Amino acid sequence: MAEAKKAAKRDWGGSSDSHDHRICIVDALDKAAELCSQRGARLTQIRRRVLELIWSSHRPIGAYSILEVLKEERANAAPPTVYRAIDFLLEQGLVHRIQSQNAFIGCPNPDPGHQHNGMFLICTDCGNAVELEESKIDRLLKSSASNQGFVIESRTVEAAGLCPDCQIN
Amino acid sequence: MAEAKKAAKRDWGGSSDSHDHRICIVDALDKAAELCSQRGARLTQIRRRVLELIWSSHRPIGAYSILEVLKEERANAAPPTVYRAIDFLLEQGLVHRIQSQNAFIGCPNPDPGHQHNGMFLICTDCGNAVELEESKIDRLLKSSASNQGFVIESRTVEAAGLCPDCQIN
DNA sequence: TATCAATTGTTATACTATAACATTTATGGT
DNA sequence: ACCATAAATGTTATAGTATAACAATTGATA
Repeated sequence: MAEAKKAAKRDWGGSSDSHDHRICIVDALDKAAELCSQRGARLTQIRRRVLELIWSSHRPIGAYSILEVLKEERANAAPPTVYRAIDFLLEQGLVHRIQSQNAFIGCPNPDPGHQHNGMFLICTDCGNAVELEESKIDRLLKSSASNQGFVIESRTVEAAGLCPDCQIN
Repeated sequence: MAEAKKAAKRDWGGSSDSHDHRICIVDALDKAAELCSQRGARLTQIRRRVLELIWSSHRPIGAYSILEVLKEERANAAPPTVYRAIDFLLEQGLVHRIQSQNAFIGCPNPDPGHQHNGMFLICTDCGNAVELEESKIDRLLKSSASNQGFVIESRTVEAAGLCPDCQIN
């Protein structure tokens, strides 16, 4: 029954058994293709592949981890190969940088603001991260800054802790 | 009248002419000494000096900038020298790490929670950073996470934008 | 003062990111 | 189709951030 515990895990970050992550990936790639097409931005093979690798899990992934995989497919992949792709994906709002980990994660909702800054809950145990959509926090932060005469242009919110799955175990 | 503009600057982050930053430094060092003494933690010469260098401005400072200065005083200062001191200061809640800059800044209010996580407004122009005290945002973030079953243990909030001084110029 | 733990010294190296210039590939105008 | 141009990628080197591992020293305590 060693599998029972695993199977009992809820589908939080998306790594659990109860969700077919391939669908996440396909959805993300489709959406990305559509957005880039609309914008006249070129989602090249490399960029698309890097996006796919970033979406390969719900855990933030580092540039050099991406590079490791990419190297098996393109002998001449090098750091700039990856970082350029990431820069493009960041510009298009297709991925987010997780500052606290020097890593990257796919944006599940890239359309709306384009270039919105994410807010993340990151599990210290399983590593999964989910993006919060809390305009209230944003507004509060903005007004709070405004009280000091400060105008916010971008922001980073990253919370570390335990996801529901990992609280159980 | 080149000085007029400078003098007109408000005292936002603390780098402006209208505040004697030496007082910030002395206050911070005094408070640190007291806290460490209470806790039985040893604020050694190196640690104290690193804290002083971090407090030398209201801009986050990088480990290697600290090292540069430290080297002039201790020929054998090396990266571990600085990082160990920083680790200690972080543990004691005397400084914060600014994730978006791989840099460090003094905590102006180290007593209360000890190890509280800061929220910062960072000016993209002058580089000054101030710490927000907004328990409302914290509560909102906690409850927002709680809605997803997530328990927050620590968090990072960093907002970039323009401080009042730099909006004028 | 002998002992043990904490701190610092020292060397080496891992990890993250970008600079700079060469080459190739895609695109639009003719 | 062909060329000129810009965009993307290849390639090499290096800058910047952080830690591992072990030795030597210092400080607290019995």
